Amino acid sequence: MNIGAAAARSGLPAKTIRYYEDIGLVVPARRANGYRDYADADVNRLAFIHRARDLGFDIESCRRLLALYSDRSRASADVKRLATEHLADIERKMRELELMANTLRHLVQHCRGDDRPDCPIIDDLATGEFAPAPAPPPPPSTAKANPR
Amino acid sequence: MNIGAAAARSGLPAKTIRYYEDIGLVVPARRANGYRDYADADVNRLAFIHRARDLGFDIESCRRLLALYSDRSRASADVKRLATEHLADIERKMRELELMANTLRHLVQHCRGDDRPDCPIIDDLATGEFAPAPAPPPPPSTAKANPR
DNA sequence: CTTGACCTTCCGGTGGCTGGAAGGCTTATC
DNA sequence: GATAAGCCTTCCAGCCACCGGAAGGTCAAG
Repeated sequence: MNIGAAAARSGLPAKTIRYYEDIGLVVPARRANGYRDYADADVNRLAFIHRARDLGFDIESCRRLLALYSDRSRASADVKRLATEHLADIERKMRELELMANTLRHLVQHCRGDDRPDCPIIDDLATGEFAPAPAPPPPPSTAKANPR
Repeated sequence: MNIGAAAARSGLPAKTIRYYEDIGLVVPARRANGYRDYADADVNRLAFIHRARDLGFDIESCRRLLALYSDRSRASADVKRLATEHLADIERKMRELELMANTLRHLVQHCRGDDRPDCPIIDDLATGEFAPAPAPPPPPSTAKANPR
């Protein structure tokens, strides 16, 4: 099967499949004319990688997973360890993103977003500490405070 | 101030500071001997970028934020828009990671992780659909089932 | 005068592709 | 047989945000 067909079946772009050959992940046979010739097993490996990548595994982990995939005497413990470590990585990244998101939400909430320059977001970036929009001063005795 | 001092004050590695000059983010003066000479304002800009990067802004956004930082007639709405878009990006990434994490947790939970090859994680990667570990068959009439 | 701590530029590599150029092969149509 | 379209090939370059290291210049102290 030509690379185009392998691409269609695995869901990967042909470019990516060539790259995977370059780095030795899936190396197909070659025909007399130099064209790559993918067997069904190759396409299975490609689709396997595709799904592993979609789950966020990096190429090195894909390589290990592939090795386990074709090792009929594997211990599922090895697979589980890979997956568990990767899960921990993802959870760490999520916590990092959550910290960023919390700070950003906080800053965005306090920025008036009008045509004036005062901006707690810029202030925070400039000073390293959150500088809130000045709280509207306690209204004078009249109830009609802060007309803006 | 030499680049080493600017690095210490901004918290950025000298290498990174040189890179920021390369891409035109913070371009210091030069002394007669060719050494970079950072003014306080430069260091402020570097620290500003440092914090923006820590919040996950990419370099292009940092460039825009820096422009707004030094634009005294900026509209805070422009800053807020940048931050809001970035926040949305982060939240999108978090959702992606959460999907991965959910799948991985599910798979990991169902993998026995012993020395045998049966593994729902590998099965899922191979077939694209979750293949749970076969539920332990209903125990035979004796109560002493599954001694392992 | 030498040592060591700075500083300079330049080149190459990271991960995981993606785009494009320049050219060969195959198949269909005129 | 010519030609065009649509495959395929290799190779080179670029993306992002740096980091490491080599080769060499500069400066202050002992």
